[in-house]
Amino acid sequence: MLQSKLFYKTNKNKTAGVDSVSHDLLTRAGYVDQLMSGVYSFLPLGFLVLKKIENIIRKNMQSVGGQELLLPVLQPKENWIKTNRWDTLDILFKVKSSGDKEYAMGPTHEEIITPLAKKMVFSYRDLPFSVFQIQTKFRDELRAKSGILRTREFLMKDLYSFHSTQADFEVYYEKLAKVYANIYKEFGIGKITYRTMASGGSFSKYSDEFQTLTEAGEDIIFICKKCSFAVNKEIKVENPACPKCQNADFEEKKSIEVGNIFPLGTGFSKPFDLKFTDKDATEKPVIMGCYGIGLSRVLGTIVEASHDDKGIVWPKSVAPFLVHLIQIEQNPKVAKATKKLYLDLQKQNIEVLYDDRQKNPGEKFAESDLIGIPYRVVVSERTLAVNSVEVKERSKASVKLVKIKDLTKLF
RNA sequence: CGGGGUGUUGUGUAACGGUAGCACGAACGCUUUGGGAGCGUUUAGUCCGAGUUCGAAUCUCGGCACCCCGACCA
Repeated sequence: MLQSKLFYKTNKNKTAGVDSVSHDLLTRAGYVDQLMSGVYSFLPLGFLVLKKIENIIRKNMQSVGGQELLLPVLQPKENWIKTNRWDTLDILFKVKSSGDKEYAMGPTHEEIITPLAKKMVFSYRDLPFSVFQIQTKFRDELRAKSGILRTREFLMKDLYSFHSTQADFEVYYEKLAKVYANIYKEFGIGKITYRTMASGGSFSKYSDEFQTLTEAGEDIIFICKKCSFAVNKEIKVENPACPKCQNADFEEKKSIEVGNIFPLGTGFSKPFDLKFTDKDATEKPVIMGCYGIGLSRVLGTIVEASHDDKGIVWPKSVAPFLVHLIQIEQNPKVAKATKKLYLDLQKQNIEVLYDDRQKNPGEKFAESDLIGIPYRVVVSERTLAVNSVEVKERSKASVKLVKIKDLTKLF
């Protein structure tokens, strides 16, 4: 990508009146644009990151048999009446058609996937299975906050699993928990993300949240100093001792929820009468689970966890580009060499943003730091004199000269 | 939803009730080219509506928007 053509603008002034780092940096670096409170546009840079996050999640969901599909955002009121959530779920967006018909804007999709499963599931032979989607969700939050960390419209992966027995469900649930841990590891936030015992809301007694430690978070979790088991504050209130090892010595941390998995039991299969005929010829309700990850929130969380005073420091796995190629001088020799390098890198499928603009070096470097691409490769007369380019990793302070022919071995 | 705060060119900010100014950005020209460079010219603003006043960005009332705290939170 030529930076001169990229649809973005950076801003060196701090964003006024916001106190979350990710909101400030993502806005100033040209990743997102706020349309209104709790609603954001993802600009090309931000969208590239979102796609990286999406692909990591997709790959991991497929690894546990999840089949991808796409369910409607616009949903019939009757389904929500059936589960008693039309009037009780305060975050539910309701819209009216030009007639008088009312719809829900999907905040989640149990009300859709369960009746859909009813058309596919008749026998124990049809179970188990799991399906997932990556889609924009709508939740009428009373108070949006912290940039893209808590919004009214956000991208979410939701997977639903269906089982004939509780035992089968439990095995799958644990498998998902492991896959979730792997996903956060791939995002580069594995070490600060804790599987956390939490309340199950309206579905179940307990659920498991995945909480990433950050000051920008709105949750408080307690981590057992003995066994590292983590519980949400709401659980701690009821159980002063660690549910796992009974130790009562905890570390209290602020965190943000980047995923949540729930045992649904028969909470949705019963209202929608989703049942199957078992081996013994009796009809039984299907056991369900659901598993969510907010992609846009993850994006913000990674920035919260990985930045410095100059800007964002993307982990390689989710960076919009791997290499930020910067041409210092405008003379034909340097321009030609840089352009050649740009094309060569692309040929080798290395994602590169090429700063081909006529700007001062200082401005280019400052902007590069703000955008946060993992490798900065600088080409100038000075480096070309020794057939080299200068390479600096965004996460490191040191720079090194690398022969042009050896460059791709670095990545 | 309860409470608090703030709305001034694209962005960040200043202006006692009395000429709306500064920096960045953008545009043009010249210079500059290893950390947001220099000089000159130009561009563009008081959230909306009422009221008080000789006079309102400034005071009052209403509305709208955004931010923060709390509550809520698949």
